[in-house]
Amino acid sequence: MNWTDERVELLKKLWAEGLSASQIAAQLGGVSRNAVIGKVHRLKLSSRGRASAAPSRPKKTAHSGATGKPVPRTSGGRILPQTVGANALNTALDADAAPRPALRPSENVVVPISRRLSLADLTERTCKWPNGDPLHEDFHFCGNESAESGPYCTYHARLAFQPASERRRQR
DNA sequence: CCCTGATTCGC
DNA sequence: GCGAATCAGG
Repeated sequence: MNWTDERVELLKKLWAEGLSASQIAAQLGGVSRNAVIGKVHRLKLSSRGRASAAPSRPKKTAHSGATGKPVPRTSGGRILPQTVGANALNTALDADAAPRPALRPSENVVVPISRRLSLADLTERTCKWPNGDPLHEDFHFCGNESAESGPYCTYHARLAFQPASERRRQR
C-alpha cells in the first residue's frame, strides 16, 4: 500500500480526531500502526492537540535490521463512541466455530466503528462478527475487542443472542 | 498482558 | 520516504 493523497488525507483526519495509530491503521488497511506513526511524524503532525516536547527518549543502541524477524502482530483497537452507518450484516461465513445466528441485513442497524479485520487477523479477543458480503472485497470482521471470553464484542453479542422477535422492540 | 506514541535506522 | 524493531510508558 502506498500513501496516496486520499489515504494521507484520511490519516490526517483520523489523527486529528484523536484515533490511535492502530485504529487508523485498521481503518486505512494495509498498513501497520508503526507505518501510521512513522507517517504522522514525517508529516510533522505529531503532538496532536496539547503538549509540546517529549520528556523522555534517550536513544537507542544495537539495532537488529528488519531481516529474519517474524512477528506480524497486528494489534490494537478499541471501540469508539462513534458509529458508522448501516453495514449490511450477513449470515454466511463462520469464524472459528463461533455461533452465527441469522440476522436480516437489517434496516437501521448501526454498527460500531470496527477494525475491519480479515479472517487471518482475528485473535481470541477480537469480535468475530462478520460484516458485509463474504463474496465482496468489502467483507470483514468487526474486530473490536470481544467480550469476556465471548466471540463477539458487547454490541454484537447483544444482537447474536437475542431472538429476532425481541431484537426488534429492544432497539 | 493489553495497549499507547516516539525513535532509530536499514532499506 | 517508508516502516519494523525497539523503547518507554499507561
